[in-house]
Amino acid sequence: MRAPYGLNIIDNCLICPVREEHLFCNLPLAAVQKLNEIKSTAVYPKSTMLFIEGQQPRGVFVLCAGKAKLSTSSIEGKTIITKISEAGDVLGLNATISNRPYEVTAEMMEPGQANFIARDALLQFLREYGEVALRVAEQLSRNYYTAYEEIRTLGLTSSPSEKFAKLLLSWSPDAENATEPAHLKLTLTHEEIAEMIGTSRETVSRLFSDFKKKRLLQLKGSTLIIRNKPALEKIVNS
Amino acid sequence: MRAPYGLNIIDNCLICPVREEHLFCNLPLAAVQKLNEIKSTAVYPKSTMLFIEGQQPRGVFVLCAGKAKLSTSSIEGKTIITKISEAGDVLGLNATISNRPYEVTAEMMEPGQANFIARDALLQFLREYGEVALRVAEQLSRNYYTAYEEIRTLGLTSSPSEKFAKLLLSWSPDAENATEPAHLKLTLTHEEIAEMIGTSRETVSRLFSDFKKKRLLQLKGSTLIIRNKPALEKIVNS
DNA sequence: GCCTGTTCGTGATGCCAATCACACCTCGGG
DNA sequence: CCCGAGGTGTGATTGGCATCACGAACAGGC
Repeated sequence: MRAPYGLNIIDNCLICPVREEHLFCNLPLAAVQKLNEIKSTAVYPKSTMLFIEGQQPRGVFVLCAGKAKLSTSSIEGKTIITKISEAGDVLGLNATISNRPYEVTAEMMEPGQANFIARDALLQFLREYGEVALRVAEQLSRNYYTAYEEIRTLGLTSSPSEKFAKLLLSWSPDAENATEPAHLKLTLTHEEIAEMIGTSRETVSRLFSDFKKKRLLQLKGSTLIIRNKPALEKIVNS
Repeated sequence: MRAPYGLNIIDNCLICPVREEHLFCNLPLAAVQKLNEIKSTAVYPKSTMLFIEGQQPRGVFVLCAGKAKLSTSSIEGKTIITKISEAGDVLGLNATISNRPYEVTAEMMEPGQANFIARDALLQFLREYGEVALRVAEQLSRNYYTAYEEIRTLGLTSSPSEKFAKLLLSWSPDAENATEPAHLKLTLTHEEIAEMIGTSRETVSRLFSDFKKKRLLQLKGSTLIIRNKPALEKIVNS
């Protein structure tokens, strides 16, 4: 870290020139300044609920550091995780824009930091800066696409192994050039993976064994190695 | 029908003062005029595909008359119907705004009429009329909510009977005052219902028999009578 | 009227994954 | 050091639903 030029993480937070897909990046200077006025930054410990499914929307959270899981639950306690959000993601946008209850629960998976922008201030800001409103529309549209992908996974994918393969592929960097298998840190428990693909914990355990046996993947401590991407792709389109 | 004051259906189409939840209603006069310039109206026979999943977005369709079903399919041919659109709905908005392929196929279920607005013209129009862009954002947000509801249904609802009950309730008018059971026309085949709740046609057949036996519903020709809404709600939250 | 194609009802069969149960492992704290 | 809690592996059992396989009912066309 050690942010240069005396910028600390907080100051640096909304401004992320690298990734223009993020909502509040590459905005006109005036807009950025206004944003900095209306935002408030806070640090959240692990397991903090930024907001809970069903609550009236208070505003949006722009995640600066740390990961958060978005989930929704039925009354009987069954839970599905719909997304793992990372730095740069905007949480609660849909609810805030449409003034409907938060549709998910957002829970920090590790300690992190986020900017909060209250609903009223955000709407006022959007009215003031029309081009940002269009950006918001695009972001909502992207969210919609992600949701639709989820629908396809849940509705069209029959077997757990198919969904599991799909998940693994979504984790795997899509670089085609890499000849050697992809390595990545596995931070989720089997339980959480089960909630992502809508199956039981035990089945996830069995899937891991199964895929290991079939040489599709390998586990070294918490490092997951995807050994045979083409085979996984074959399973997905079975 | 017989539109009064010489208005035919086509002229009347974009302007629907009654239902302000529709995207292009209650707009400033100038915007409406502009809309009328850039739209083009056409009549479509039954089974017309307005657009197909995966196509590059050409623009949006504003449905004026007739119903359309939105569906998405896997390569192996399994299909889920995500929505039955009716007059007033805007189809293809997400794809058009974000310039990604249509995420669904839109097929007319009966003969109907729709206004088409090409992508370029729409974007230009939105840039010109900022308040409409905000309306678009709200609409996208609503779409997102619907998608999320679908995710909850697919991911959290275990049994077909639960999903079936949920579907029936979504059809039933939510008026609480009505003491006598709700009547409604059933225009879908069992196959289509199966594709809406992600099960097999046979299971839907069995569900109908089952629910009839349990006095939850009744069928008279193509008229569906929902006899016991509270019981259905109980099944949903089983 | 008949004939063809779609839609619907219902039995028999088999399989896959949820569930229960329990042992084991790993890590961090007192 | 041990202990407890959360996480993991894996067997046995079971039920629910997909699938196959029909035949019946119902359209719509000429």
